[in-house]
Amino acid sequence: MAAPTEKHDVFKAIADPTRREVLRLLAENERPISEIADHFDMSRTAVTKHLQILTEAELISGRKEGREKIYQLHPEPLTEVKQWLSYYEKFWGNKLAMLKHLVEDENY
Amino acid sequence: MAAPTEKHDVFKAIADPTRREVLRLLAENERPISEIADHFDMSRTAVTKHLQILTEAELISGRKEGREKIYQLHPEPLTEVKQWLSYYEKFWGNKLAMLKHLVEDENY
DNA sequence: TAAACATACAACCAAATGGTTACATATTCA
DNA sequence: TGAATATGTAACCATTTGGTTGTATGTTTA
Repeated sequence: MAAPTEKHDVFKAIADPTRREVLRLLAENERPISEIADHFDMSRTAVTKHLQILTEAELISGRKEGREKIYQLHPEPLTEVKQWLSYYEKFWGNKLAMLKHLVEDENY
Repeated sequence: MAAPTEKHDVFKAIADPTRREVLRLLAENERPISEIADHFDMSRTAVTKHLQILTEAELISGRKEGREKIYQLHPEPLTEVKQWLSYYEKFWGNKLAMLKHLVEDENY
């Protein structure tokens, strides 16, 4: 079988600048939706949709607390991006990465 | 003034799996369009559009050679992604990154 | 309990995305 | 030169994306 087709992959999730800004905000602090929305020049509904996409990519999660919904960061899925990037590091003169590839990659 | 709004930023460019696969192919070798297109189950025209987007992100460039157009990889713009990612490395237990942030980041 | 607050959700919309087919043009080769 | 090859490009299409407004629901708080 093929890979278990992720509903929203992390590459798509981080493609949008608004969503990257949300991640930055949540890296500082967990926050309720309204506080996140205050940082943007768009409706709370629009922000909520971005939060859903980030949630599907498992980059954030929200818990209900009273009438608020508090979102927090889960940076782990970003390792997928990091791994993908590491393949290209050998091309741009990062000596540590080159060494890593020298050791690990037969074809290098 | 704001930043000089890039026509196609690198995050959008790498968001699509087809385009990531193109980058991988060109990491192995420079190739003409038709050879790239052969790797995909879609029309040459569709592949050409992906090549345009990657070109606008300056991740690849093409030169005309006879009747062929040869594309090659330019991985440099990926450093922008790498830099963006590095901010989150302090969260996932990479000791080198943590050290880096300890040294560089006052608020850490 | 009534008002204010925080969120949820449905319905709608314009533009972007990712693909197609058809046809035109430039280059090479027999 | 004529056919085959490689690419360019226009026109079109369905779906996704990123946003909106309006209304409903649950939770504090005065």
